[in-house]
Amino acid sequence: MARTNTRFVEAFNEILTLCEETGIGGAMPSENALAAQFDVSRTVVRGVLARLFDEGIISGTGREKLIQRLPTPADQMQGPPVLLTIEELEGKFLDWVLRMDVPPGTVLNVAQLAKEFSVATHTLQEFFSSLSRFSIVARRPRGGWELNGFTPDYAVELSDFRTVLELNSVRHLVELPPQHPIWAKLDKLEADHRELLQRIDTDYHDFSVLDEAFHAAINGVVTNRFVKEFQNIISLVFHYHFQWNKSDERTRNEAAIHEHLAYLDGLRSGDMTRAVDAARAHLMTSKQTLLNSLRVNSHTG
Amino acid sequence: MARTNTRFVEAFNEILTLCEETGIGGAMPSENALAAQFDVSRTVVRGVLARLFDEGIISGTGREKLIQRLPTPADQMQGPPVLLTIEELEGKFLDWVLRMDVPPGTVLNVAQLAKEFSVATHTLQEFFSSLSRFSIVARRPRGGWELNGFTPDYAVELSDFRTVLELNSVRHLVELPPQHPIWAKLDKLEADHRELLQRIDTDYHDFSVLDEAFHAAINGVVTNRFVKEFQNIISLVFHYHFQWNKSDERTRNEAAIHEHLAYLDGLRSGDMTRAVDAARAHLMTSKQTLLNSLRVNSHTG
DNA sequence: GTAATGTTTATTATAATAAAAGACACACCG
DNA sequence: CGGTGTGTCTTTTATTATAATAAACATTAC
Repeated sequence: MARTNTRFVEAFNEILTLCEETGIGGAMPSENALAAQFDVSRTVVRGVLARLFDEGIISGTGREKLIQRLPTPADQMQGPPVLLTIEELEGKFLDWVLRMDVPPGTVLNVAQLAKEFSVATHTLQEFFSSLSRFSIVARRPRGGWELNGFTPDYAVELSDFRTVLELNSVRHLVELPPQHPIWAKLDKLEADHRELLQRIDTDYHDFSVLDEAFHAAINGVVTNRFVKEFQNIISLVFHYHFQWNKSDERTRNEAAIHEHLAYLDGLRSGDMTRAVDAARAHLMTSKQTLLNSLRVNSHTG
Repeated sequence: MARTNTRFVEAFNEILTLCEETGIGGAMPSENALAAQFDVSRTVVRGVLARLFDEGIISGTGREKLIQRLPTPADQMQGPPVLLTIEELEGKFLDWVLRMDVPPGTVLNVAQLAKEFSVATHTLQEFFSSLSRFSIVARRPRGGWELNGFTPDYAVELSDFRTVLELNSVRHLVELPPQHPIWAKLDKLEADHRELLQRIDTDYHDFSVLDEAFHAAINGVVTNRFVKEFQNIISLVFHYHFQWNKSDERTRNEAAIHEHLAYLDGLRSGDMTRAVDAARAHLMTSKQTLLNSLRVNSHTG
């Protein structure tokens, strides 16, 4: 029970290596020096030293700690299995929902999912709590969680919200001065798009990465933490959905490239109305694609 | 240890009342009936019945459970102190931050705060995790939480984001047909504003409520869960800040009423440009007020 | 007097656990 | 025998107790 001793085990093994390098008869550095070197607290260092003494690897307690024998591989400690952190969980969870095609309304079993994802139940709880801000999951009346899931309603609202944010970015972008780095970035993106168009027959799958880079570039001109936070969740959802909607992928992607090129022309025209219209057109298509992808995977038909 | 038996205690006391109403010699309903009536599981009901039997209030076990004696006030059970739920925490936390003037960068002590707010530490953790999506708090490298707080940067970005969302609402609103209920709502709001203007000298404090209703009405025309979620956090932050910025309150509020009236005129003019400009003007003032309120309370001067 | 070690305290992350919900199977009664 | 009720057991959650860690403070050695 209580927290894992991963830090202790890692520090122990590292200090074991240090003992080996120093050699028999060598003196151990001070506790403070060790703590600083391995980025752990002195408490951990003292724990390691105590164990080294017990194992007969170092002698003396206090200031004079000399190495008595070289450590053997058997002295290495085996740590507990490393759990994922909450940050690493996001992709895994969305992937699970889409890959397993978990229907909206499903009750999420925290204990079981925690095992499946190899995280602490506690981590999963926190993660759900933060996801509940985006209505992807919801708390059930007396404990537990439920997947709200990606209903068509959800897709429409997410796309609409994305459109609001991206049109705002576009309005900012158009007014940027010619020396702003965004213009060079857009030129590079156009080249990449045209290049992919050349080899679209075989490499249409590469579009997904380009799409993300394209939208990230446009939205990158707005430096706002709320926009960025949402951008994260939006690109996550779109990314995973596209990964699972294989129908018409080639045609879809080729069409999207052409839309992106028109979008780029619009941005560079300096004409606000033209830019916004091109953006709106592309975002509308994206919304339709997301909706279609839901329909393909849907349970109700 | 383990979860509180609040539900058991409440069910017990309610069923005690039922015993009293039924009277000596009366028969208890079935376990299922009791569970349904008091909205608890059969497990709880069985626990209650067992205790009633132990106390000698009912006789027999199984199908025939008769009331033996009337319960006395001493039979009532005393439940554990009720903890707040995560939903009730939001306001309390923001209130604490602003009232105590907690500076950005403060390390938040989960154990201590949990006591202060009378919630489980676990609940506070989840709450922080969900707040971290809005960058109000951040996870520290090796456990623990830190208040990012309401720096001027934060205020600027929050206000800008609010502006993006509200201008989007305005663009929708202007295009709504005359029979849409929003127009009646706006008429009512105008009347309320004019009425408050009459008694502004004494009741300037009432503006805060009106302000929230005003913006809620405008943003209410967009039915989007993401917009709504953000609206919540935005109005929370603005609400608490205004509550603590007492300087010039009367003048500020009177000026804001006039801006609201101009905003209303803009909305009803049917002229998109005029409506958007009026909205933008008011939102800009709001942003300045929020920034000033930060400056007044700031530590650095 | 400085740098090291020894001691104590505070705080977090996790495992253990009581409460609650719910599933299953059998018993009773018309 | 069908339906209602109870006994038993399993599953799952919310909370607490606790080991691991960090960090502050006190003491000793050179």
